[in-house]
Amino acid sequence: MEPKTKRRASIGARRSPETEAAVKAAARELLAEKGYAGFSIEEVARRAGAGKPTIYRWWPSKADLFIAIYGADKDAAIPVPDTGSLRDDLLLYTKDLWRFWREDTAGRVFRGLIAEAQTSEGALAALRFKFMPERLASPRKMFLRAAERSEFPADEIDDRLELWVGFNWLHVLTDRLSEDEPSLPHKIALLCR
Amino acid sequence: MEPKTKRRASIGARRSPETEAAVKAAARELLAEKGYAGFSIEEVARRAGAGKPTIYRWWPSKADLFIAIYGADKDAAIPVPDTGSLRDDLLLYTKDLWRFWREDTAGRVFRGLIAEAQTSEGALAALRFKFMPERLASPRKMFLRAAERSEFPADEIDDRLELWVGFNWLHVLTDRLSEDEPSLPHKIALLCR
DNA sequence: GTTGATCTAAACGGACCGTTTCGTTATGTC
DNA sequence: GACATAACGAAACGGTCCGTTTAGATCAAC
Repeated sequence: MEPKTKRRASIGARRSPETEAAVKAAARELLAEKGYAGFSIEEVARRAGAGKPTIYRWWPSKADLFIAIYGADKDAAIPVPDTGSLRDDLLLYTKDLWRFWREDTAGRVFRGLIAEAQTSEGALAALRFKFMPERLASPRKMFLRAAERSEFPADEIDDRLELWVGFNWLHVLTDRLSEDEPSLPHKIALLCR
Repeated sequence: MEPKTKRRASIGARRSPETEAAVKAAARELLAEKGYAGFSIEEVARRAGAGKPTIYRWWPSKADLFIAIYGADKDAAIPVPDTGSLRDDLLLYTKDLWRFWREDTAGRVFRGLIAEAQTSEGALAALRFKFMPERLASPRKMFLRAAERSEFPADEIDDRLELWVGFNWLHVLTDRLSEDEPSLPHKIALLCR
């Protein structure tokens, strides 16, 4: 089950990139295999062949580790379309997002982060003030452009964005991310009135 | 800290209402005090002066206990308005709902249930197929009546309802339920176009 | 009376938590 | 070249909670 890398000794008074990579990889793998339920720092350490203190040194909370492995992949994996219509942009982007959540470990990471935020103040703060603003920057562009095209008033940008976000959260948290969710186009259309 | 009821012996071959009440009360109390983070079956049993096996007998999972203590209070606490306008109905209902989530233990219970659903298949199923349909019956009436008044086509009822639900989830999960959330009327209005 | 389901208490093995201690290893500085 | 510094993994700490099992006591129904 575990490739059990040979021991990585310290490389001196600096952080070991190998260890960092091994921990992130083990965390991803573990999440992919067992989901958030079977996720523990203990097990991550075992698989990574790392010491728990090492993990706690660099990722003081589970939320930090989650955020780290969610990574910048999302922006890379999901292009922000610009078709000239918010409706079409949103449909494309949302389908890509759902695919990303389905196929990558990302969906599980994200669900875990939200769950964690319900039990930990620190995780909630990280979610609200770090993770969300960063991750919403991309999709926000679509709404911004639509407002510039006068599809709706500029002061509605963030309200519409949040409605779209809530809609996505609802689906990911209830594990309804199927490819051909029939209501998707309708709901998207509603957000573009 | 614990009133420590005197031991409740078995009352024979039927479920003890006293025990049931004591467990629910202890669970509410514990959630109110410590939130979902500090919630454990162990502690509930301690406070209720009940045996853990008794709790596991009647509430096989945490989710079951959550659902039981969320109870029918919501329908009692939150009237479904009928002003003749979806916009006004939704605004009133949403404000009441947020107040309910803020003031009662309910908000914490709900957040706990959603978090639990991310780690447990059973909890997710309970949330999707039992809790949500039951709890959404009331607010759905507002959308239904609006469609009957031809405020929008009848086939949009559930899509609009879900957008509203997602919006509420987003706020409760990020702990943004303040009385005077300025964006609330705007977002509600958007849902009524 | 007997049967049977319920109750609490107590203890079980197991999993994690987050921390501390320890000996090792390499870096950067003097 | 010597040395403080900092990161590394292993092991163990005390603690909490899980879900289950065993046991003895209670009471209702038959």
